Amino acid sequence: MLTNSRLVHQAHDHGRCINAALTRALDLCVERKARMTPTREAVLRLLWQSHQPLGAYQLQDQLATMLDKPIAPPTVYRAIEFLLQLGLIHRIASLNAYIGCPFPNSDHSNLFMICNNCGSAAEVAHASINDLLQTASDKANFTLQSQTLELFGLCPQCASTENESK
Amino acid sequence: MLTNSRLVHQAHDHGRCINAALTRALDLCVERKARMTPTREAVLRLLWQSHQPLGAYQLQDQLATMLDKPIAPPTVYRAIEFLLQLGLIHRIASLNAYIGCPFPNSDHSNLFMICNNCGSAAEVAHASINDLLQTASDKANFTLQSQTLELFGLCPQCASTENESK
DNA sequence: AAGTGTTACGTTATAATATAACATTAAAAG
DNA sequence: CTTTTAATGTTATATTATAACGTAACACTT
Ligand SMILES: [Zn+2]
Ligand SMILES: [Zn+2]
Ligand SMILES: [Zn+2]
Ligand SMILES: [Zn+2]
Repeated sequence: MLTNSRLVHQAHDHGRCINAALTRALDLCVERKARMTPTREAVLRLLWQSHQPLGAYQLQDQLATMLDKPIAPPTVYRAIEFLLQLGLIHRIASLNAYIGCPFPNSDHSNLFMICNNCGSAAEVAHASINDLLQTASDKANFTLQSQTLELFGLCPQCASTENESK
Repeated sequence: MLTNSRLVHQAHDHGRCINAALTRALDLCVERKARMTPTREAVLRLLWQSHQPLGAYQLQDQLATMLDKPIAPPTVYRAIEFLLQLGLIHRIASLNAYIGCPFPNSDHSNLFMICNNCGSAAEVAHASINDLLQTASDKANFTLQSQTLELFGLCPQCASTENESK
């Protein structure tokens, strides 16, 4: 079970997360002969500002501030599209929001654990869950191609805070 | 593993599906002292017209035709909201669409198998997947509250058609 | 360096999904 | 019957996402 859950839910040197993500991104661009332009890098940075998914229009606002010029929606969505294609970010369907992928090299039938309180989202690659989903699909004669798995609840931090306040 | 997968993906007496759904809905309304108004019933019927999820604005169009008068979005969303509350329908987050629930009495941490070709969506209650998700959550100290599980691929029918055409 | 094709970006408009706010009507309760 | 509550109608608007078309930057050939 590969996960960034501990990093997401605990204090940590987040600068490292960002740097690691950018390095991986640049490497991947070289490998795929894709171009990491300033806008794309800015969006990726913004999505790595925290471990909470951001909506496209939040990105738009922050991007406009960051680049100090007005940014139109297509600019944001183009960068998102590019980063999604490369597998550097994910879309969280139930939130209409986007988040950086902590392990863009894995095979990516991952799930997210999303905190209803603080909004943080941890990504989890869980082989046996995937196996089970595959088995269930096989049994139903369903040809599995992709999946959206989003768990909602309370992250460790928020859960313990809730308990205190009782 | 409780599922309507066979019904969804095969020819069947769909009138039965509709009638059964309506009966269950009326029963549930009595039980919960909720009111099944004409608009709500119409929306539920529309969502049971097929085993494919419908968007809110598709519902709006069809509802307007069905009731032969203009229908505004809030009317549709109110009916959706009501039916969601009662657990009679589900929202498919990755499609922004809604579908009737074939077993509104189960405990409802279900998953969907959605055909990328024909759009049909089968609902599956799979205890061992839920157990595994619960275990994974526990391990991560994540307090699981709800989940969105949407599998995409090819339904049995569409998969075999694809094979033929090769 | 100049030409050429490709990729990314800018700009405007609009589509698609969803909700807020307030007025009106219908139903249930007393 | 009247009071209260629940449901619906109506208008406007918020939020998310894309279409269409023009321009600029880049990269490759000659
Ligand atoms: Zn971090
Ligand atoms: Zn939290
Ligand atoms: Zn049916
Ligand atoms: Zn199909």
